[in-house]
Amino acid sequence: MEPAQLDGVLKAARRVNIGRGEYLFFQGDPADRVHLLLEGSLKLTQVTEDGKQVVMKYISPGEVFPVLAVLEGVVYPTSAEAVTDSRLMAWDRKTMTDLIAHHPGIALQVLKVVSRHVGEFQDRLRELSTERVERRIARALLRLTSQTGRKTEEGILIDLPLSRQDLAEMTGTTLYTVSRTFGQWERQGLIRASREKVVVLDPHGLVAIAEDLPDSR
Amino acid sequence: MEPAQLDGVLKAARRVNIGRGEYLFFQGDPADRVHLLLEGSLKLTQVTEDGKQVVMKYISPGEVFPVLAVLEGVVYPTSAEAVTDSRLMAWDRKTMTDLIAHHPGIALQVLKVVSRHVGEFQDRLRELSTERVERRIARALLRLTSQTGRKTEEGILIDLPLSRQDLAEMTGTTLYTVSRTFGQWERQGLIRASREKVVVLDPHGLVAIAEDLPDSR
DNA sequence: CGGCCAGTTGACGTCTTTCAACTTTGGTGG
DNA sequence: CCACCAAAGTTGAAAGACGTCAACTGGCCG
Repeated sequence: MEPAQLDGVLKAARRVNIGRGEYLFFQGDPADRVHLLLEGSLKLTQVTEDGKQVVMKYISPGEVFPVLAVLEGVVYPTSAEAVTDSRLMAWDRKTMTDLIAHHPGIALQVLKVVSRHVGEFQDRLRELSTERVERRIARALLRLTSQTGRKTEEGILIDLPLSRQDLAEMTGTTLYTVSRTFGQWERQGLIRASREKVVVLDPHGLVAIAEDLPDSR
Repeated sequence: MEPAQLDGVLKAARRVNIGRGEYLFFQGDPADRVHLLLEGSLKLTQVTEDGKQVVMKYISPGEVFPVLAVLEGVVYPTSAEAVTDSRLMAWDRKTMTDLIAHHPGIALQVLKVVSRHVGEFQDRLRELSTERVERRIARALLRLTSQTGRKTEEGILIDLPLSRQDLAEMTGTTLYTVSRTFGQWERQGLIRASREKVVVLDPHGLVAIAEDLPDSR
């Protein structure tokens, strides 16, 4: 895409800032905007009829979501909550569909993004179907370290406020089980966890749990 | 799209027939073809490292899959097995990308298909995270009846060879639990099950289980 | 008619959830 | 700056859902 066009695209965007704990949109709202996260982090969640929450995805800077909002007549399938103060750009649906109509390359890019999501969902579906809780938690942590991990002298800090409850909602378990698992891992020196904060001390050890390697435990 | 163009698209397709139990492609193969199922039914499965199988999706006539094969350099994330004799059309990747490049409308259609998949996966993820086995099996059966159900004088026949094992791989449980659940439901007159065959006698009763309605049980 | 594959069922174990009581942490306002 | 409060986290005990294993049954196809 030429610079002039790109410029137009950027001009068509609206800037949005939201603070921690605020919602960008709610599950069930008409899906009329696509967003690009510039800075911060968001959590996409679904609520079941009986009130249980499920975390579908964490969004990191650079990600575009939710792609399905380019389609007419759909509603957001999840709510989007800022877990840290965030800056975003937003395009409305018409702008996006026009863009796709004029630039077939964009369509393929969008498809690429969506395909990656499908792949992630399939992975998680397989995990939930076949794996024990401990291993699912290990995988979730590893995913978070690669997405939002920040290296510190002590280990890899997951750079988000992350409660036991959050982890539980990501892995299909309860905050109690996450707490117990963390306790065990701390005793083994794999992680250091405190209030809404997790530092991974031994990523390899977590991988061993996630993959059930024959070693070291 | 004009008839002449449509004709061209159809001509570009290859016809494929495969018999029950045969595989159209395997997990890990380079993903270079997109298919449209004309007749029959397919099962998309993933195998975990330790050999457990997970059913990702059943394909019914009219469905296009797997859409991600329009992207370059990817592999099929699942294997595709014919559960009944099937007829298909197949396009190779280049043909599809050319099509998308010339007809932006197609891109949106494709996106629509993928979005529906994402929605389904999210639903299943939520179910696996929050619901008990019995309810998941009920939901899976209901999905199958609406997809491949055939009305008979007795009830709604799921028009596929469907073993307890298949259901277990769809719902993240074991064939034993499915067998026990079926036994209970048969005693309640909700279904009639025999070897690889299921007839739903009382869909409403299954919905009551799936949604946990306060009534009737 | 024999073997094979799908299905059934009981016994048992264990992973997880649930509930309740309690402790810790961090932010806020006096 | 400190005390207090709400939210987050911990932990024990008990129950329950489900998986695992093994033995057995029954229908079908060759």
